[in-house]
Amino acid sequence: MSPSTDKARATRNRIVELAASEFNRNGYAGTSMSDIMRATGLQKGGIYNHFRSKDELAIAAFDYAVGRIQQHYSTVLRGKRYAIARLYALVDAFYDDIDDPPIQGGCPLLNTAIESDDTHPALRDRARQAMNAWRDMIRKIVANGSKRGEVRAEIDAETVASLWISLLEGGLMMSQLYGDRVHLDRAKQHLCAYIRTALEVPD
Amino acid sequence: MSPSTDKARATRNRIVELAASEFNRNGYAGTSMSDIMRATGLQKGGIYNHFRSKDELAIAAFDYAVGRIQQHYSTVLRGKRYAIARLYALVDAFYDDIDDPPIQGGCPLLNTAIESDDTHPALRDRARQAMNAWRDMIRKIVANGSKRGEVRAEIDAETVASLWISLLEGGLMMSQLYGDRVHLDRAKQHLCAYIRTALEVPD
DNA sequence: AGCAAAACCGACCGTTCGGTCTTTTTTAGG
DNA sequence: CCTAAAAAAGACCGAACGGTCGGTTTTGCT
Repeated sequence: MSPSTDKARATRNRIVELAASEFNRNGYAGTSMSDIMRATGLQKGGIYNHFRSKDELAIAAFDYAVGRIQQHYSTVLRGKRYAIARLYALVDAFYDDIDDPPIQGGCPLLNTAIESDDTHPALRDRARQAMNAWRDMIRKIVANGSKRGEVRAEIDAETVASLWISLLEGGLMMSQLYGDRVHLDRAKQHLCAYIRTALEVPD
Repeated sequence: MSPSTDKARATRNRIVELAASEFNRNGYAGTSMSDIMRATGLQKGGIYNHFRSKDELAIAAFDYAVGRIQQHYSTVLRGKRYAIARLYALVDAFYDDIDDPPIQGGCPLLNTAIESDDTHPALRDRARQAMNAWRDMIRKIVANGSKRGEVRAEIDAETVASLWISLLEGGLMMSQLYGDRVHLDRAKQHLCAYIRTALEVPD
């Protein structure tokens, strides 16, 4: 299903971007092809020329959303070498995404993890992969920091990654439910205190 | 839509229970009335005799699920008077629900919060109410503990409630995504350590 | 300019959706 | 046992679903 012309590629990308937004807002089951037709301004044929099925489009849209996020985080980390600084940058970036999200409708990983875990194996596997990448990112920062003496040696990087993601995603869920960033803010403050008191080596 | 006979009431309850399970597994948009017909063994007329619409059934099912959970927690707390003991009991209860959940498909609050926040105002409002009740529960335990000198005076009960729910729901999401309780276990251990080192008054 | 290929349109398909309504069955009370 | 009311059945409805396909427009290349 790879497009031939540049214009076609642009159209395909546009479909994926807009579909990602629709799927992220309304969920996979909650988004119809008609919704995507309306969002893109294309007719059925225009969309199905680029994708074999709603499923294929949904997966492409999820991959796009994850790519955007990963790119966003890699930008945030650029130039920051010290583990503690990198961790602070990550938690700040996640918090700031409430106002200016890479993709609307909340975190695609959270949304997809919740919706797909019992219903859509293909999407669930993608969500697992994306979550693995996120965990690895944190794990490596902590592990490297530990190796370089910036993070306490007894800290388990895997555990930090688990807690990190759990707390932020949970806080985001609460903040989205209430339309009030205070919950995510508390998660952020707790994480910052955790970095300061549990991870960072005392001077 | 209140039933007239005892048998009708039993049938209605059966529909609500089974529908709650379906909705919790597949989401609101992902569950069709046909799914509920199959689950209950009833035909259209048998279901629509008790509920005016899919929406009304979904709300009844959510209320039922929330009721089950609240009842479960109130049982867990029965007899425990000291704030710290109550908190430990709550975190244990949440963790144990992975193996033996009050309702299948994960936490209805989490699932409903994620799916409904952009799409279904009525369900979202119910989710907010239920979340308020849960927050109140933790907040009151901490506040009372603070008043009685069992919890440090400088602790903000609201913040504890936020962190508590964020961490546990986030950990549950991770554990469900991977089918591995280790993530929720880490959340639990962190919460326990938090209770011990930050909440409990040192002796 | 002309032409083939690709992009896009939109009518159409069978199916399933949520929901209605008439009919049949079951139930409870006298 | 009879009857009236409630419960359940299931045929039926229009709309929307995901998806197909022949026709039309646009594109890139020579």
